[in-house]
Amino acid sequence: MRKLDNTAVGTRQRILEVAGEVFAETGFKGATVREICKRADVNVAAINYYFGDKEGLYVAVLKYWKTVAFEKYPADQGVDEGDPPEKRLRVFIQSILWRILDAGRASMLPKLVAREFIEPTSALDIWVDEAIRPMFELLSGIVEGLLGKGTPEATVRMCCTSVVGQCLYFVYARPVMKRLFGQGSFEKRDIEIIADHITAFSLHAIRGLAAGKKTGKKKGGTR
Amino acid sequence: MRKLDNTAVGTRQRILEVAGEVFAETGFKGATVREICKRADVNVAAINYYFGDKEGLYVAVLKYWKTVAFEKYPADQGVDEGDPPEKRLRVFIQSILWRILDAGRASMLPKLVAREFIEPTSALDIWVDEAIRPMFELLSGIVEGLLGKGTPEATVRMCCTSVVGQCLYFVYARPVMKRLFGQGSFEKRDIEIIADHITAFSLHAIRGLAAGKKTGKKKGGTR
DNA sequence: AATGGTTTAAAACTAATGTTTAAAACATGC
DNA sequence: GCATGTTTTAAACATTAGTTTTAAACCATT
Repeated sequence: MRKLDNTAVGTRQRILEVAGEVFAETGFKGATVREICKRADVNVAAINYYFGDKEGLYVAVLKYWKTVAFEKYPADQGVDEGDPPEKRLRVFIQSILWRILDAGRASMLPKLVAREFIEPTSALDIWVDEAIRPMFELLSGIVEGLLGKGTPEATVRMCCTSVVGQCLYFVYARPVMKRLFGQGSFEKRDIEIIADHITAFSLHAIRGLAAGKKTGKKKGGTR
Repeated sequence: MRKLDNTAVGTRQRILEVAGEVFAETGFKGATVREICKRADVNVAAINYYFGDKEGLYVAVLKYWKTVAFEKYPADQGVDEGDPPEKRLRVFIQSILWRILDAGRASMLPKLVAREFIEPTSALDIWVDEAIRPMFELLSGIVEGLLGKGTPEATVRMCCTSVVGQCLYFVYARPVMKRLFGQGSFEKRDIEIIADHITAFSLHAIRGLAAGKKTGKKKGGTR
């Protein structure tokens, strides 16, 4: 069996690096400590030695990759309070898409989090508090800026879910898109096109809702 | 151990009924045949007897519940080709939300499919061909009717993903919403409000994009 | 170089899970 | 009512996976 340069990076971290991929590919139950250890080229006992048990490893993995991802893409990146909400929305959408579609070192993280969405563990609470809630409040501010001050909170919230929903669709729908359109991965250029679209789509929508409200219309469309 | 009325409904179907829930809750790997059999109140050997093996049961479960769901909510329900696209869009969105958020007998199906999105099996191919593609083509027609005939296919496709993304957000984001807003389930009335919002949001967006295109503007917002 | 704490290694252990077996129970047609 | 095919049952089997154990290897400190 091929021996990687084990001295270059510690055993503990090597496990964290590969465990993220394995958990993302096959889920917590599906992942085996033997597979993880084989890929990390360490002894099977290493996981219990460093993390107590498999579950301890799992939470360590999520913590580890969250740190990595947020160092690369800070939540407030490039956002200037003074910028007009239109630009801030564009930056917000762009940064979400980057995090989701970037095929870098942390490319398995969205999949890990998506699994948490479906089958939550204690890790989701942390993720919501430290990652999602701040993002949501940032977006709420932007959307409120577009809708106008006195807008009901429910309306703001709905618009936020509309924006985020459009973005997240590209995480879990990738296998579907591959089967539907033949496109399963996204280049840098693709991501910009998508960001442009979602921004334009959402801006028209939000402005339309704001205008409809001012003129006293109750609903934007049919019924 | 309590004995349900086993004669009322056949062993095979009783397994299909409960297996859907178990697979949805814990995934294919996480689900154990013993747990399924216990809930169905049948012998452990029944699964191998009727479905060959665990995997055979899994594909049978997806096929079974797909049939059930599509009998309850046909893809073309209430859609009239002659209706204006605004109304058709509203009906389309409503029907997707019903399927996703309905807490009826097939309420575990969205979760099952969401798991397929993350970790596809052969069942996803079938699901895409028989459920998603027809829906997508239906939606494409509606969106094209709103955008105008000569609209590039890429634009139509993007708008479709925007609409669907908003809807599907309510499937997998439910645990997040529970933690974020305290709301984890949706009543009939909630679903209508959501459908109203997504319809209004999307109509403003699509009309805005159509208008922007006519007047020669290239992008809807910033940059 | 000896010592003491830390890390790694191979093997064994235990519990669980999917599957098979073989017999019993049941149902059906003649 | 018996014979035949089908279904159900309990037990056993084989494999796998998480964990533990025990000893060896390693490494810094004195």
